[in-house]
This record gives sequence, C-alpha cells and structure tokens, in this order.
Amino acid sequence: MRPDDTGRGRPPTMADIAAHLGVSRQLVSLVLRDAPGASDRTRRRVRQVAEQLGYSAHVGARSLRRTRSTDLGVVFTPAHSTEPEIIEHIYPAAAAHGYDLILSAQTAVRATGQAVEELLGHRCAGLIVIGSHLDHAGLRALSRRSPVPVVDVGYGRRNAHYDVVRSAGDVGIAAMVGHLAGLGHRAIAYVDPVAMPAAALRRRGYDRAVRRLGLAADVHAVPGEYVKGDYFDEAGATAGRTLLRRASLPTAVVTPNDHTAVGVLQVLLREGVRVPQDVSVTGFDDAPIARLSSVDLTTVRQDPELMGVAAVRAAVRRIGDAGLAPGEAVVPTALVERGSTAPPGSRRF
Amino acid sequence: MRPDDTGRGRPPTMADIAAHLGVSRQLVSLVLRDAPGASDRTRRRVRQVAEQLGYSAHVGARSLRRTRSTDLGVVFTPAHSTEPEIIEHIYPAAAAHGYDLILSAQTAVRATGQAVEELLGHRCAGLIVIGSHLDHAGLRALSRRSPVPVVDVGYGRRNAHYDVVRSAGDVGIAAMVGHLAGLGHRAIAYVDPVAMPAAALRRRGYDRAVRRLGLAADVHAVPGEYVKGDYFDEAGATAGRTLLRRASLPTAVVTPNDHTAVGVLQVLLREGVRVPQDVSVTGFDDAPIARLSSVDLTTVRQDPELMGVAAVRAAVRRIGDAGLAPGEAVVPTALVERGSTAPPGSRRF
DNA sequence: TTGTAAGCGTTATCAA
DNA sequence: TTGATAACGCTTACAA
Repeated sequence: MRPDDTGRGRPPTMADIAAHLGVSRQLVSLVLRDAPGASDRTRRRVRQVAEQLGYSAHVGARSLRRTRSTDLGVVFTPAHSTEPEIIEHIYPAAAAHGYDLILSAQTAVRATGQAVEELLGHRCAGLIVIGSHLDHAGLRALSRRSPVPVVDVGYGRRNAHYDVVRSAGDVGIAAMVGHLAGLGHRAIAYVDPVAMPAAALRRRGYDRAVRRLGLAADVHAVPGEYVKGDYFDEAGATAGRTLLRRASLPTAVVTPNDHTAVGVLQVLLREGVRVPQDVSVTGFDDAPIARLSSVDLTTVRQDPELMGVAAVRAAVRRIGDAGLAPGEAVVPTALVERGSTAPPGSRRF
Repeated sequence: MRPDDTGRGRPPTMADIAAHLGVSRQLVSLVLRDAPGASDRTRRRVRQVAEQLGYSAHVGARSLRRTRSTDLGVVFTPAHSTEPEIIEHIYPAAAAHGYDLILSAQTAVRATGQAVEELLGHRCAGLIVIGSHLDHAGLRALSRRSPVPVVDVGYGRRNAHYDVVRSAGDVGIAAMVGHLAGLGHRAIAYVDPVAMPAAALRRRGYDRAVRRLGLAADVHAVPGEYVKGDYFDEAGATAGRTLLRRASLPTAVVTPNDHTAVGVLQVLLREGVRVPQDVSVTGFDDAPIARLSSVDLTTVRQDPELMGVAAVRAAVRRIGDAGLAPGEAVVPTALVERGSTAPPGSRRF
C-alpha cells in the first residue's frame, strides 16, 4: 500500500461491484442503467455496493460502447448576460428527454468552430449553438461539417441546413409600443443601435406598431460596432443626449436592448429628467440589470426557459429522424412592467 | 446506401485513415498525438487524410485508454456575472498546461454535488469549483469524496482538504479608501451587505484603512438573504435612503459590491444628488454593469484572468504531486478609476 | 520508422 | 434471471 493513499488508486468499476457480490459485470450494467432482467433483490444489492464503493460510471467507456449518444453539445458565450440564463434552463429540458449536456464556451480567443469541434469529439447526438458569432454562411458550413443536427439559438431565419430558435422580437416591441399608447403616450421615440444582430427585427415591430396606431415615427438610429456588448449602452447614452438637445422631449423612449435603455436612463437622470414622471423608458431582454430595483426597467422578457426548451425539442426531433427538414421556433416574449413606465406627465411621489 | 445519407454513417476512425493510406492504426495514432516515431512524409499524409475525411478524435475512447487524464473539470454558476468571466480566461490557462476543460453548471435546481458527480464521470484529472454554494464542511466532504484534487475559487480559507483561490478583498477595499482619502475625502461611509459571502473580508479592509487614516468609521450594515444576487442592489438602495434621511451626506460611499454601489447611485441620482460632484460612490468586482458608460463606476477589479490562472496552477500542481498540501492563492486586485469618484465638493466642468 | 498485440470500462448480443 | 463473449476507438508496450 502506498503512503499517499488519499483516495488515489483507480476508481471502482462495474467489475469491482460484480466481484464484491459474486455476480457478473453484465448484471451490474443491467441494474445501473435500469434495464430489465434483474431481480429486485439483485438490484438492491448492486445499488448498495455501488454507493458504498463510490462508483461513478465512466462516461468515456459508455459513450464508446453505446449505440446512440445521450449527450447534447451546447456552445455558449459566457460573457453575454442572457445566454447563461438559457444554460440554466436547458439542463432540465434536456434531462426531460433523457439527455445529458456537454458545455463548450466560445470566447474572444476561442471561435465557435473550435467549441463545436470539441463537442463533436464527445460524439454528442446533437449540437445547440447559442448566440453564435457566425453569420448564416458560417452556420451553414458548420452544419454541413457536423454529422449531427445543429440548432442555432439566436437571430437566424428558417433555412434548409440547421434549426432556428429565436424570440418574437418584433411582436415584443410592438406590444411595448401598444402598452405605452395604452398609458396615453403619443410621442414615442425609438432608439435603434443598428449594429445589433437582432435590431432589424425589433425595429420592424416598432414601425408596424407606430403605423397601426397612427403615431409619428421618431427613430434614432445609432450606428456602431457590435463588439461584446460594450457598445449598446453607449448607443443609448448618445441617443439620450440627442433627445435632450431638442426643444421638447418625447414622453416615452423605446429601446430594443436593456443596456441601451440604461444608457438613456442614466443620461436623462443626470440631467434632472425624472423617469417615469417626465419620460418613460423601456428595454428588451429582461437582463439582470433591468431587475435591479434601482433600475427597475419595464422591458420585454425573452423567456430563457422557453428558448432552452425549444432548442432541446428541435435537437431531439431531428436526432430522432434525420430526414426531417430543419424548422424554426419563434418563442413568444412577455411584457414585464416595472417602474420605468407610467402615464405621460404623471408624478409618482 | 441509405437515402438519408446526409453525413449520417459513423464518424471516421483512425482505422479508416490507416486503411486509406495502407498503414497501421498505431502509426496514425502516433502522428495525431504528435508523438515521435513517424517520418515527415507519413505525418503529412496522415494529417492530410485526417483532414479530408473530417476526422475528429473520439475523446471517450481516448480517455478510456489513456494513463493520465488531460481534462480539468470546472463547476460554475452561469447566472453570476463574474464567474463566466473566469471561465473565459481559464481556457487559455488550461491550454498552457496541456489541459482541456469540461464545464458543468450549478443552478438553482442543480446542486454543486451533482455537477461534480458528472465531472468525475468524465474522469478529469482535477476539479475547479467556482463560486460554490457549499460552505467549508460541504467542500471538505466533496474533496474527500473526490479521487482528484479540488480547487475552490471563491471566499474560502486555507485548509488541509482543498486548494483555495480568492482575491485580496480586504486590500482592495483599503486601497479604495486610501484613494478617496487621497482625493480629500474625510467622511467616507461604508455599506455592508452582511449576507454576502465575501463581506467580512472586505469590511475588514475598510475598518483597517479608516483606522490607519484616522477617519471616523461610518458603517451601514444591511442584513439580507443571499439568494442569487438579487439582493445586493437592494441593500445599496436601502443604505442610500438611510443616508438621505440624515442631516448631511458623507462625501463618499464605499461598497463591497458593484450592484450595491449601483443601488446607492440610483437612489442618490433620483433625489437630485450629483455623482461624483456631491458624493463619490465606489463598487467592487468590476462587473459588466460597472463598465456601462452611463454607470461608469469606480471599482475594484477582481482580475478574472489571474483567478483563472491561479486556479489552473493550483490544480495542476496537486495533480502532479498528490502528496502536496493544498495551498491558498490570494489574487491581487486593481483599482479601476472611473467617473463615479472625484474630490469632495467638486463640480466637473 | 513501422507493425503487433493487448487492454481500458462499458454495452450488446446471444446462449444458458 | 443470469452469464459468456465480443466489440467500441483508442493508447501503450514491445517487437520487427
């Protein structure tokens, strides 16, 4: 026996459990994967010894031998605020279909392709790519290269190569404009950080709502570079300053992004404009910052749970039948009313 | 041939590559893991065919056969703002030591233990647990159960069971108080969300600095529940309202958390107090929110890169020699001066 | 420089 | 209900 016997020695295997009980390895395997063909007494004894020895299945060996993989690969960007929330909710969704998750991060120095490559090494049954840095051509190439179905969670459109899951950004923004109109607002400005991937869709929602309600469109398009989200609140701040230079303020400002809304909010607050008493401000995403009681932003919630569920469902569907054409899942959004909106000219004490 | 031959059929193996070239599997293996013992010509040909066939190594098979694992398991909480940043930087740190990463998330419905269990199934060589929900007893139990070294990244103290990586919160806060004193501040209040895991350490830094500088301590201890970070900005808002009720405001407010600082900030701004002209406010973490140009918070940066590097270093060290005692790495912090601090009574432009 | 043989821990197939 | 045998794709040790 070694002196440094601090739990070193190789981990217990099914063979060890079998030896302890004087049964065959195969029987142990049956029991541990809940397959039929073992007596209740045997099951109990096997489980007990497994527990006692601290048995942990070797996933490598399992994936080597198994016919069909039970792993879903997930690519995500840790730095983004909404993606980690999808990750949280994707675990139970996958478990409900009998799948485990293998996570792989894409970062500034680690491309989507690299993350995918690693996941394919694990021989997952399907790939869920959240907030990819790739455009459609890139995703198409990735899907071609991948031997398993690919699901893109983000801003893509229905196509023949990979599944798409996105939220109904246009409908969400339109609902927000409707909400403000319902409060009595008529002068509703819109801040458009045009560099944002989802911007076009959301802008369309504003345009549509404004037309339907017979309001005058008042769009502040702010160009910029889409680099790691550092820019959106800057866009809001810029638009806010532009608004402040005008003779009169709108009574409401709609933005397609919580950070943009916070940019507007802070600029207004610093100039003594009260929110929501003087101006209502709205965001999109329901990012953590929107929930800060001090920010308390009325926003549109992209339900991360529904996104996760839809992504898993799409993957599982095509894993089950590779012949199916990729689909498109549009996840409904929900209006979250908080303290940054009120009827125009209202003074909440 | 099947009609649905859309890249289905099993992925290519080393045997396929070998067959294509008329060499042995083992030679292919040599080449693909950069081991000595193959001619340059062979290497080129093997690599070319591998590329052409779209070969991807089966990590399960590899981990099954290999003597020593080259994987590091990482547990993290997606919902936290700082942890994903560590994840970003831990990839290159691990790669520098020749390790791959396997990520596993802990969430509200997925305990630390479950995440760890999954990682052990992958037979990683070491475990890095970031922001664990467990207390010391829990981590000790986890370390005992784990056959591989465990590194806790968070707020733990040096102990005999697992490595600890934490940032120098006390020094960071003391430096911040020193910075404010250097600007001329004498009335420096401190907001203490006592439910925060790292609170005690940071509070100690404030106490020490105040004593050394001969200032009067002005601590606002805000109790609360530590549930998923939803509370810290509330603590700031509460403390801010308390301050506003007093006859006179301090000229600076130090907090041990960016969200707490934002809570203070928003309450002050809404009451017409200018930051930093009337009151300076500081945070801790350099969370994304602190960098928003509209928040522009002077804060203490917990370097996520250094944390990641220290964690990997600790793991690799004990993987190399299991007999070594676990250590403690205290990562230095850096003061990040932004727009929320200025000399007292200053009016910027 | 290349090939041979064995085996990692599991699951699948078949026979008892 | 249980057991024997083979095989998954790879690495290791050793022989040619």
